[in-house]
Amino acid sequence: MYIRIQPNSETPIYTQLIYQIKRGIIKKELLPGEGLPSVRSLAGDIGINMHTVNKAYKLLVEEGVLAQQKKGFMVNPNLMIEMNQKYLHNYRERLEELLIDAKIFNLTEESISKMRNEIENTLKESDKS
Amino acid sequence: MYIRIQPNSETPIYTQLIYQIKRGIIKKELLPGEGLPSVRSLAGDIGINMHTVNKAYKLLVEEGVLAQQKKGFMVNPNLMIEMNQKYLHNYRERLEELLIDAKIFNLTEESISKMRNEIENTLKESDKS
Amino acid sequence: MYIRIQPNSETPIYTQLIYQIKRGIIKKELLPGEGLPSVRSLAGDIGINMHTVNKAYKLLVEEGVLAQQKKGFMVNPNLMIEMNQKYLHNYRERLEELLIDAKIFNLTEESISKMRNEIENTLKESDKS
Amino acid sequence: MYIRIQPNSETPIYTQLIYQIKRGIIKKELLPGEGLPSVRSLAGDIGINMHTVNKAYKLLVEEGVLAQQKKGFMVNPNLMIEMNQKYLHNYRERLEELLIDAKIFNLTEESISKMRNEIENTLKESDKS
DNA sequence: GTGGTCTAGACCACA
DNA sequence: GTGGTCTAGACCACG
Repeated sequence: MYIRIQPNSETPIYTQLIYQIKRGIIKKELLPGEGLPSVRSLAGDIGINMHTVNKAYKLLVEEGVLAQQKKGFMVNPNLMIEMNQKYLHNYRERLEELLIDAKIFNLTEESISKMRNEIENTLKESDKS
Repeated sequence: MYIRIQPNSETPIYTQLIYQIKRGIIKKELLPGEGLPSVRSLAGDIGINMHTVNKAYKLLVEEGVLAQQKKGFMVNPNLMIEMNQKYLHNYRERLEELLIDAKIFNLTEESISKMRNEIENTLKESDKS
Repeated sequence: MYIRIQPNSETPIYTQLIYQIKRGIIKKELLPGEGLPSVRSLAGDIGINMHTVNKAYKLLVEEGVLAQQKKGFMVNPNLMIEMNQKYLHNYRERLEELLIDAKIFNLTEESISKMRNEIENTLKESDKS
Repeated sequence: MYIRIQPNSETPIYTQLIYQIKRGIIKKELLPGEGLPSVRSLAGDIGINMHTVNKAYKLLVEEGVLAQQKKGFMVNPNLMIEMNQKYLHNYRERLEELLIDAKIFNLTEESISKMRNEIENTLKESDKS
């Protein structure tokens, strides 16, 4: 599983990491129950600080995406997660902002569908992991 | 036009303000070419810092939603705005994150459609502005 | 409100801090809605690192004891907190360990009651805060 | 005597083991003077690391619960143990934390009594050891 | 080996 | 001014 971080992006590194990991899970490059690289090794590999990786992992545990064992983190084996109330509220707000921007900037249904399809193509299971 | 700010929300106040204004434009409570309240008066009315209002206005000008005149700000009279490249990229990222979260948290198409409809209902033109 | 930290204790500093703050709330030295010192100032006052204070505050927010505003932390104004399931389970385990130790070390009911009373005396509202 | 370890619990394995053994003594499944399984065999039986069992045994010796012989460990034949000063201090702190949490989270006397009774029921002597 | 805790210090976002 | 993010590096607990 490849993880690419853009150090100069506006989105915090730990957020980028969170979505890269979720991405890996969706693409089945990371399977339920599978262990993740240790905070230190991953940090070393992608050239960021250990604490940043740790924060991402911890937040994913809080969301229910990862689970923490005595020894390291793993993908939650029971991936039937539900959003909690707070997260759902947040999701709605983000959706609302997208819809507002679409209207203000006259994005057509088609162009949005196109983007959406392009994105979903990148989320498909790859044959070789 | 009513502007409601939640001071203790996680979303920064200037962001909330930006979307409230966009919202007003979509609902035609603010018309193209119409002037906005002065930074100072708006800040006073809704009880927030002057700099915060200023930041929101400036960013809206950057996006092309507002125009800055000699004296004050107005809604861009030519509301055929296109997103610039940077904003479009940002939009795509936000959409991507929503799609990823939907898949990870097993949101159904239905529940998303429902949310979407509810939101769009709040964006309809109101009879009295 | 006085906060005393024992740097060489086995209990982590942030845990000590958490209980000191809860203590302050119980003794009504900290009232619902009241603001807490900034992470940096408190850290400076008691001679520990900012991040340690921050961790304690964050955990207290998670427990529902504190609330976080745009600007700083405050005691949750609606202090009708309930333990969540996980915390309740943890509480039960801690109680179980105490009961087991009491039996193994032949602590009498009286001596426990005595300790308990002594502790509760230190938790009473003080006249001057 | 059954020992059940939850490898993914938050409480360290050696702590769990300590309380399982104390539990066995209270339930008279382990009698004063009785020998304990060897470090190696117990570790093998419950599938944990040898060092972990050893740590638990050593700590129990320190507390006076177990005694170490030439060959192996046994339950202290003189089970009229008293807590040493350090342990008593620790006990008091743990009690204090429980009392503080009970007040902060509005636990009723009843619910605590209920928990307490449930726990004590699990500590009764069983007919067959 | 793993994560947890703590420190010191930097720069940024927000109001 | 506030907290948020990120870094670098140390020592400890656990298994």
